[in-house]
Amino acid sequence: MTVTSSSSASFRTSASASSSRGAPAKQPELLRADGSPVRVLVVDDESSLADLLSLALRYEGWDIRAEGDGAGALRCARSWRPDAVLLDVMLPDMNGLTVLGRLRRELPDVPVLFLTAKDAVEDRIAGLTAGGDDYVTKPFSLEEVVARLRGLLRRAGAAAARSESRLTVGDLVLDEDSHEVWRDGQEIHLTATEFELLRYLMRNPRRVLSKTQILDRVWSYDFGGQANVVELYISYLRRKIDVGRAPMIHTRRGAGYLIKPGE
Amino acid sequence: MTVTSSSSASFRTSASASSSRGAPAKQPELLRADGSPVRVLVVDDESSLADLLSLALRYEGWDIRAEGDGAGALRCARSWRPDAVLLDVMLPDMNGLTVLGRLRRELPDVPVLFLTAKDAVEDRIAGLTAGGDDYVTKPFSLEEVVARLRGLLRRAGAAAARSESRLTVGDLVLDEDSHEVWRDGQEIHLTATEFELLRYLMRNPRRVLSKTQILDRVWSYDFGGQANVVELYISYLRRKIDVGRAPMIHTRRGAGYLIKPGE
DNA sequence: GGGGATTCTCAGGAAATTCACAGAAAGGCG
DNA sequence: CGCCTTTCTGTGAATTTCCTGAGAATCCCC
Repeated sequence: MTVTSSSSASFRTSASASSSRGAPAKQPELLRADGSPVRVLVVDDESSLADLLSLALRYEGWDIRAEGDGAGALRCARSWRPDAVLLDVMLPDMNGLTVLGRLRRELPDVPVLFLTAKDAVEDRIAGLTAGGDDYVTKPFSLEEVVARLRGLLRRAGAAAARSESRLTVGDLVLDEDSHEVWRDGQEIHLTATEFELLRYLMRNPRRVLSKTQILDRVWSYDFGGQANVVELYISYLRRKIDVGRAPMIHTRRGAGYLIKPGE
Repeated sequence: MTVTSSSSASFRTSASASSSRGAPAKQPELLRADGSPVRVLVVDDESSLADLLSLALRYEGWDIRAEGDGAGALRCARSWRPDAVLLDVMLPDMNGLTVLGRLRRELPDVPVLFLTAKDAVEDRIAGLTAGGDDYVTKPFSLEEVVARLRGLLRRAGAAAARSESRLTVGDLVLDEDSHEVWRDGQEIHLTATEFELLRYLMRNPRRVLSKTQILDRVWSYDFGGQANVVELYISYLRRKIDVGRAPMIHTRRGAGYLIKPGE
């Protein structure tokens, strides 16, 4: 089976993914219909950011290409046919919107995740994202970008993959689409940061994650603060999800934290 | 089974490793897909450290090359294509991050283990661990470096190698991902040092390890204390894992300690 | 522009961990 | 069997690591 060129690819999730990089164990991996890894095109002229993104996305088990300008992006889109595009709206050679327009002509059904500066005109972006695209404002956290991209790919892919937006650890359930969280059936309200932290933990159940890893992943790349915000937010999370019940968030002194089903 | 993304090698574990070097007996060895030993590039300008590391890693049965600067590292990466890189972030000729960036361009899927000074953690570089990479702060213990490197190689390698995060000796089980330890199914809490000591013992079952060896391996290289900390920690371990049951940790008077299944 | 929610710093205190010291116990040898 | 050596372990103190309350700064929504 081959992926037909211009029409949308369909993806499937595979728990027994044989794909290379250490995507979080046991989490189903997004694949193209032919079993090859999903292709994501990263377009950003800041090479350090592009590197960071490529690194993180590649680690998800995806096939990544990076381009630094609109012309290159279009060329790559034409020849390589990515399944999703990560597009910085500020490019040196042409307006992000122009790039988008041409991309659309080339890849009508491929979802786009925009990277935009915080103060950018949000209404215009909002209009752009009407068609199933999405956007993330700089500075972002890797967790956020990865999650959005996964969401886009999931929604663009086969319906069969749709049910996979939930993470479950014991009686703790997290829905990545609705951002809802339940413990033992009871809904729990989390702030944005708490949610991302919990998602990261839940995507790596039974694995010790160091405070640095957490900081790198959950906080935005330009965060310059104290490492003990992690402790603080772990503390917040515990109050909300571990109160009374058998605790699921555990401290490994000198190593980090991990989440696992209580008992 | 081949790894899909661009150029990464795939590893397999082999219990019947015929490799010559004195890798720990009976523990499956990480090998490349073609059966040759895993290649690790060590980049550090402090030659004493580089020597120490090279020695220890070679002892794991790996193929090691050392470079003292970024330029050499890049040259070696290009020609020798290592499976992992051990990179000091403080290099004489160029910033560690610059080296990283270029390395990444050369070897997009090869994991990197960073060596960083303790106090440099504060002004951490965002994304240092973003792509599945890891880091170790100086002064480190060899046990720690080896363990992390193994972890990286494991996660970067084939899925088949993924389940190998557990060490087993008799009814004693140690999980390197979750840092959990069980004896006869019952969970045992260990401190960080106890955990490393036990891991070292369990990676060398039925082999006598001298106190000096243990000190060199489990304690950081600048440890200046008394040698009897080893006795002390052996004592701690016994209290936790050998209490009541048939003892697994044995003293060889005048020689050292060894672990083996009870009875 | 006001008020509540959220993020984050700071710092005190609690708790766990590491380690030195020293006496007790055990092993080995003449 | 006695002595010397090596190992074991109790005690306690120094240190490290973690937790959490209080409050400042910021954001966001109405």
